[in-house]
Amino acid sequence: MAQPTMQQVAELAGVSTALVSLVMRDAPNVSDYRRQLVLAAADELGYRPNVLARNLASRRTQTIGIVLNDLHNPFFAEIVDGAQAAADDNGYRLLIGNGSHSQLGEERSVETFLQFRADGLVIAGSMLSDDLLERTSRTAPVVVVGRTSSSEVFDTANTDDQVGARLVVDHLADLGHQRIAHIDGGRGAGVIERRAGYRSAMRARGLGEHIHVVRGDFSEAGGRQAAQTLMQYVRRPTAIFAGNDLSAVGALDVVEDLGFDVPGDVSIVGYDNTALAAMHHVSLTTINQPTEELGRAAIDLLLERLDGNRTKATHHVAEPELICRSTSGPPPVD
Amino acid sequence: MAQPTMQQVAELAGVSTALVSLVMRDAPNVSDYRRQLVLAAADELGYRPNVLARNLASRRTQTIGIVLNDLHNPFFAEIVDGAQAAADDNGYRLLIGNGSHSQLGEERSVETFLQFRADGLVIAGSMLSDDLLERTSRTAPVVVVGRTSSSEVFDTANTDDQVGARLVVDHLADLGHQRIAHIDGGRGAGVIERRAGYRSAMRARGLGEHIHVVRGDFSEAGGRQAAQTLMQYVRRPTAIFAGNDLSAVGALDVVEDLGFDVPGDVSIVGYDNTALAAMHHVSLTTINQPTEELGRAAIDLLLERLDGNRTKATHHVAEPELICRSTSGPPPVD
DNA sequence: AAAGTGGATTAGAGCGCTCTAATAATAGAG
DNA sequence: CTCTATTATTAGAGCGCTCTAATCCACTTT
Repeated sequence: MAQPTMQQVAELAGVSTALVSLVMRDAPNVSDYRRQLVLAAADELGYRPNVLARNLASRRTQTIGIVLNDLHNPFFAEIVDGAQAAADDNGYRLLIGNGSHSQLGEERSVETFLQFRADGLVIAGSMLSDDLLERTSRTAPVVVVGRTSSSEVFDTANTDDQVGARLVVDHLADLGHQRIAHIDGGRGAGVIERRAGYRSAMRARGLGEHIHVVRGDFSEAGGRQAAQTLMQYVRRPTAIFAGNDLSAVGALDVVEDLGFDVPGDVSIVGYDNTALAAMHHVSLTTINQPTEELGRAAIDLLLERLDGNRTKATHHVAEPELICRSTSGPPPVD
Repeated sequence: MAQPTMQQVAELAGVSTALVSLVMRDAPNVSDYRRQLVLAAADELGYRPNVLARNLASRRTQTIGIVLNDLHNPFFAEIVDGAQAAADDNGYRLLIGNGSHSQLGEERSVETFLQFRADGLVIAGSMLSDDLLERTSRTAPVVVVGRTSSSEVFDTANTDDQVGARLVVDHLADLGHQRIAHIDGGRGAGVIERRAGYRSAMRARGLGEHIHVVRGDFSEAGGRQAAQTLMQYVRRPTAIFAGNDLSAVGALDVVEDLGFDVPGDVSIVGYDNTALAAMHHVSLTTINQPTEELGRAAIDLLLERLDGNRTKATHHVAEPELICRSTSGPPPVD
């Protein structure tokens, strides 16, 4: 299992290790003749550059780590699609860290990437504190996706969650709903903004007295539980604004299970417009976030830092958009 | 952005770098007094061991790479749950590679992990050839999840797909179906076995003449397209066995879209029993694979190799199980 | 023919850590 | 007290690579 080294390749090719190094890095000013010699020798030995050694010496890994809060949430898979494409385009490799839907899991992933000396970090849907993120970005540039921050240290790429939440409330209020409840995302990313947006929009529509927030955690199970709570009230809501699609789907299940019609009795709106929401069977009204764009933007921001073109924090903000499907409608007349 | 080194910690603590090294690795035979000194110094400097250097020297990274064929498929997220737990238990860190649902993407991820000198590789849902996998395992131990193989070189952890396919066919045949079509998974993992299982089970039930396989690719879009084809036949199938849940969901959408009742007109069965299938709204009849167990088993197999306890290939095989939900029923009487 | 030019090649010093072997400190036995 | 056994500490040689500075080698130019 001992792998061939540059030394061996050099010997076989009859050149110096320095030359092998140059060839492996596609450097210019290497004669075609020697280049072929080296490549042939490398191939024959099955040589593979050792990134550990390479980057110990060069202090670059050409690798970006992306930490995903929750692998089960398709939202993050979509972010990765964009990030992967952008990374590929720029000759960077992407490695994914599993946040395990917990703060601890995210911390561990971040730590792993830092120890591996990833050139930069993208942290998607992070539950980590701004403080920790700022400390982290002293070690390597950090871009946070899906969360608003006014940090002057790290960059962000996300949509305006306050606006998104307002779109939801306006949509439901326009339909005639008054008792619009909100299932939030606990300690998740964007929770504070979405909640604030919900609150202020409710007040703006004169529905301040109907503000009602139940705790969720951005998971299906969390949505399920929250809906359970909501639906047993005497004056139960006629509409539920779930913090994300995953919890909306959970809520949907429970509500229908309890014998209510959606949207006849209860309207349900999600957030993220994941593939889940788009499924015909689910057909969830939701808020679209341009995930691919966000993923791409995150990498672009990172590259600007890595190329030394920028040191000031930048916040890329995209527009949320209401996607109206079949889970929202006018409230029941009773 | 220059990070503190062991050297600096050693100087601050007034000891040798060797001692710092010992402390960082929790080695025994270090006096409590010095240990505290070192830890304090490390903390003060914000020192973080450089894995690259550490593992250049020790030839170990304590890291396992797991390559996922498709991040959008919840099946893989569930595999990771098991693998992550097992890795945590054993002091290994897990890094995820994105296969981008393509052979090339998988190859790139594997290459990245090899260059990073991951101690071992788990490859889930791989589209790579046995040959490539065997060559890879000459460099680092490989465990393939979700695919049958009789390789004498690398290990596997999966369920018996032939049996799983037979469960589906038997279930549908028992309900009275004859025209049972199969949407396969293209070049995906387990495709050959599921297809073979489908074929032989059909024949065993005297339904050989009704064998009909349409190509899919284990994605929602693929399932959608395949169903489109199937449903326009004059003698269209009364039951569809989709290669996995994702494609089943796609098929479901199309079939209902075309105005058919599921399962009244057409029964649909998936494979994997992902969270998707379990959703109340979808409630897909499917085949359960014990994903967490598979993820755990993969890591366990890897650790056996890494600890040098085994050199012979082992194939962990779990039992598939039919999960009967609402998308399967007797065929229409006409 | 001497000097200059620029591309091709190489020697060799690190990068930050681990690990072996040697040394120093301490404790217990005689 | 000396001698041995045991524990604690350290020096220093690598690990496999990159990168700077130096060398070498055609060619031109003067």
